[in-house]
Amino acid sequence: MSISETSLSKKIQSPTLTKNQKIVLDLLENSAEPLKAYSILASLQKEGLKSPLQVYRALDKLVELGKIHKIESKNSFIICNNSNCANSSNTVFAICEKCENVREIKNTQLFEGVSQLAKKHRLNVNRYNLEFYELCKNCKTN
Amino acid sequence: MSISETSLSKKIQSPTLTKNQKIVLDLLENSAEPLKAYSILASLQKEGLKSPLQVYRALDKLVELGKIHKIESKNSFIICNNSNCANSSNTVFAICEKCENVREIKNTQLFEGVSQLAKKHRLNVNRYNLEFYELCKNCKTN
DNA sequence: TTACATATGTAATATTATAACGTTACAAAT
DNA sequence: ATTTGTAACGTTATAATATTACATATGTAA
Repeated sequence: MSISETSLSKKIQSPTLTKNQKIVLDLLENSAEPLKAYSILASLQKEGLKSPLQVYRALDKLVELGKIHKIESKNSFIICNNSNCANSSNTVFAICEKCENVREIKNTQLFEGVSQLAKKHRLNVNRYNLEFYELCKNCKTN
Repeated sequence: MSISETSLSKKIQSPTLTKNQKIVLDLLENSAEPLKAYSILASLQKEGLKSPLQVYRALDKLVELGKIHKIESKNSFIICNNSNCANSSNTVFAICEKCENVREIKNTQLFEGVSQLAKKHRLNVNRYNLEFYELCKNCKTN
């Protein structure tokens, strides 16, 4: 029996997503970049979404489940490409200062490093969000 | 001649603040907590501020000068209590998940630690913003 | 003095997010 | 099978945050 089938894993198993949650998640999954709430609304009007609130509710839930993240400094949302997030909900992003490109960094060692730094400085941290500002590859060469 | 009088230091010397910039900075200096743009506007109406734009312009400038910071996840602004910011513009905050209290953490070693972690992972970072979420002292005991 | 960058004031508007209300769907408890 | 609790739904209205546009003024340097 694999760990994923134990009762332990049940707690962290995702509940079935509702229709609105599914279509929002699906859109983000197929987007190369973070999307904003109202752009999601516009894109999903043919799918039946009619009001901002429908979008925000789905987004809130997906964030809560760790399936997506909010990029606070950009008021936008990005699919989580890090299987760890369901557990830790720590986030690390690299944001290009020129083109605003965002990529999530998934590196357990880096995650651990930040947590340990916090501990070392006697901070009792539940979770953290770290935004690195850089010049991305593309912008560097051009 | 001290370093602060050299021409080198001129670059990082603050320009004289304008009236609007001064009154906004002054308000933030005397506030125990982060303030939002429209609350600043309300507070400073007797001082002559009439439109959001006047506030946002002052805030933008003060952020640029490193005198204040924006807490992105709260759309609010806080005085910088860290003399390093004028140089590095890296920021570390501890935010209480319960009462939303925010404190800026000024600790050169911690700053360095994060920078080195970035380097170690081959990230070429211009600056960063780190938000630690915690339960603050008050909320912990109550 | 001209030229330039920076800041100002004001009005209008765009963008992001939530409040308030009643309803529906479904699972668990009685 | 009913009741109860919870979570999500839909809809309208509105709150809160931020920017555009345009005309004018001010400080500073060449």
